[in-house]
Amino acid sequence: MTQPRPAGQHTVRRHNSALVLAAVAESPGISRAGVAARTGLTKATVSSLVDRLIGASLVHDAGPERRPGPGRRGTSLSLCPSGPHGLGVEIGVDYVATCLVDLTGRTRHERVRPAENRSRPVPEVLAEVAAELTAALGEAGALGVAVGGIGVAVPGLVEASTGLLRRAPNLDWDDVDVPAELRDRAALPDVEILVGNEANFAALAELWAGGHTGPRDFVHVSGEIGIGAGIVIGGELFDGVHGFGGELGHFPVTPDGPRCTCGARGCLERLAGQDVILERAGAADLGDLLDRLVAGEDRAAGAVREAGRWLGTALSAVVNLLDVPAVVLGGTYAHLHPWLADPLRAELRARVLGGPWSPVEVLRSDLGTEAAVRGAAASAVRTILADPDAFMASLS
Amino acid sequence: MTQPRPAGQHTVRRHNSALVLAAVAESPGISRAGVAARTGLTKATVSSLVDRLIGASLVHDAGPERRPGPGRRGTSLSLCPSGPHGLGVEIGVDYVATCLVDLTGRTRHERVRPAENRSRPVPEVLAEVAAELTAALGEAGALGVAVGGIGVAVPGLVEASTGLLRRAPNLDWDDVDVPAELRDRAALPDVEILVGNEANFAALAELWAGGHTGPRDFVHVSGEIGIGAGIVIGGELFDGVHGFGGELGHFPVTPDGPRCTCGARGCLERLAGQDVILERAGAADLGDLLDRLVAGEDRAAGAVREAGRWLGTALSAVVNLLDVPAVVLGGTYAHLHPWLADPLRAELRARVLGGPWSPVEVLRSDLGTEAAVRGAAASAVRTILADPDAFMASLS
DNA sequence: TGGAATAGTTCGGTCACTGAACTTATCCAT
DNA sequence: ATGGATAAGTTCAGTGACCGAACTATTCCA
Repeated sequence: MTQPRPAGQHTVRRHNSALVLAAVAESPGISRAGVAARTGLTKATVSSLVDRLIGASLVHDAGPERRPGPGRRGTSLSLCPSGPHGLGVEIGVDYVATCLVDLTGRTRHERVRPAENRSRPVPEVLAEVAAELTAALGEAGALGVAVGGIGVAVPGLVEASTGLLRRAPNLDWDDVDVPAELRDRAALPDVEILVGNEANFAALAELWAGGHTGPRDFVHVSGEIGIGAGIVIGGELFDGVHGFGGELGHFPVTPDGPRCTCGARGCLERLAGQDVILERAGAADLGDLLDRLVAGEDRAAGAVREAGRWLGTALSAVVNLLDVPAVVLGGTYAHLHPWLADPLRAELRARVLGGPWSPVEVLRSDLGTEAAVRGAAASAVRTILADPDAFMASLS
Repeated sequence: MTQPRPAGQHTVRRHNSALVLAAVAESPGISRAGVAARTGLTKATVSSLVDRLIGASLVHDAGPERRPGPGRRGTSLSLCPSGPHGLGVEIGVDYVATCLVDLTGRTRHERVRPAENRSRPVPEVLAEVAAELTAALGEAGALGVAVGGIGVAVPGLVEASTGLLRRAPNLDWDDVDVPAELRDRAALPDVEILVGNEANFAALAELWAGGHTGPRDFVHVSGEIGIGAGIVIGGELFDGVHGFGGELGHFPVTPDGPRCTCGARGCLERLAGQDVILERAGAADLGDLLDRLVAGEDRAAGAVREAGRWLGTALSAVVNLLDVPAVVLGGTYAHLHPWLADPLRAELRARVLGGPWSPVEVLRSDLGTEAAVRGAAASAVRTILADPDAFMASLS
């Protein structure tokens, strides 16, 4: 049970600072008066809070706004482009990616280095990841910006309470304390290090992509080596009690299906995973598969349709359970969307109980494979945006 | 998106009032000084807040506490037994139940009236429910207590945003605004009326039963006419975006199973529901089945084992998705627990990925069929406990 | 019987928000 | 050009809620 905390005036300021910052983030170019109207705070309070945020270089005052009509012009406020940046790292199975984003979520730097991380000694891989981190920190120095937080995406189960990477099947890692190991190997600034599942970070990247217009409740499914899912509800990641939530790859979709590496039978991964689709379609790789689909090859289309049905079966259960109104296809599935969406939708229509009152949308992600790193980096800055007072306190 | 609200001093008081009340609720007989130590607030603040809570008859001052050692004795604080009560109503398929609970959750009055509500005219049923409500209100009057909130449990999908009962399959009701209809037919006090799914309320009752010792994260599964599930995470009900969450009965557990009333195939309800178990076991009713199980009849044990395996398959997916550490069996399943738990556990062990680090517990609910009404009534008082300032404001 | 320990109250101080008055800046009609 | 209307932003006294320290009240025990 989380320790309940007493509230005081500082709590109020904390809350309102975040409120003001969120208003600025959601409508860049807004004036202090606009923020006051949006948040319900008085102009006096907003002025005071904005001044503090500007002092911490979280908000930027871009001079008078342009607006028709009478009256004095307000000053345009926006998130400070030179404010603290978020640094993301992804330890993939065959690559290490780093990425630097500013407060608005814009990518300032990105780098993907191929690396065969699978079943290599853990310290060796971590040393290389640390080197990438150091390089990215140098990049931040060259841009003249501070790093306010670090996010690390890993392909495995991360325990939320401890931050421990419990198990990464495709790396064959067990119980690695990633933040501690990285701190040992690189001179990292004294900022928070978030570790999380790669699929969850990808879902968050999807949430934050394209401003504030997208859905705030969805399941993001990405088919890469395994099948990863990230659940976003109310604009927040839902990852369960330990942080192990969102596992969809081993969803028991048919009891007498093929045996899976996890020991069980009929896991979704064995019926709708990328490898299986390619095999059924007789395609060499994803590019080949897409060519065959475009050419209208029956076998390819059939393979994708079948995967769509299995995926739909699993997702209908997810929707019935969580009552999420949208499914976003990412990774490999994003490419297959045109052929995958219809059978998926059909299955959802047939099985979702709440369907008649709120049909489930099947959307396609525009983000590529960089989704996870970007999500990791963006998570770091979102931590600051969500609680600017904590960040400001850490400055002194 | 919920409108963000500015915080002020009143917000602080609100938060701290709830904090203090929660401390009193969790350790009855605690003194003001104890509350201060527990919450981190100063004695001065606690005194002021407690006085207000006593004024609203939410807290009761039971005189000096008994304790060995030197020093002045504190005064025992506890939730006021004569404070506002919660009134619960359950519109079942073949009964209407009402129940009155005090702030501590203790049942003060309970009544179950058999009624054939299935496919009878909706207004007729509602009129009878309203009559039951009026009777329960009279009971509250006789006890000399006020009703501070009403909870209504229904066997169907309730839309959280509107409070509308969208669809109750076993009643064959569609789009009924239950609170409005009840207000039209009975003289209800001006208090909030919560409408919710019966399985969800049962899960909440389970959460609140037995003090504060039970798990705060679990899936509550009850097998009655259908299969209902309620998900509790972090001590709160998780019911999804629209409130349709927690539907487990139509979990697609095998693609080529028997056809279900919902139109799909292989729904859990058709493989592990009460009717199916009885039929497979060749038992006339639940009592008969239990007799056969106790007698060690193979056919009965086999039927329950099979249901356990199907249930385990579905629940393993739930656990992988939501990462909940416990499954609580309620309703019919509670009675079958001794025979059901082992196959269920085996299935979970085989399929839950996070299992090795946090094995899933399979528990048994001690509550009977009254779980849902009690949960509904308790929800009403919990609303008050969760935000006592709102309740106090409504008094004036 | 007085000292130590603990519970609860009183009261001045601090901090963050509010509301109203005020200053600054812009448009527009005269 | 000029004054009135309009709007943005600032200043400042006022309010409310918590904190801390001093104080009172009660109990045990040597």
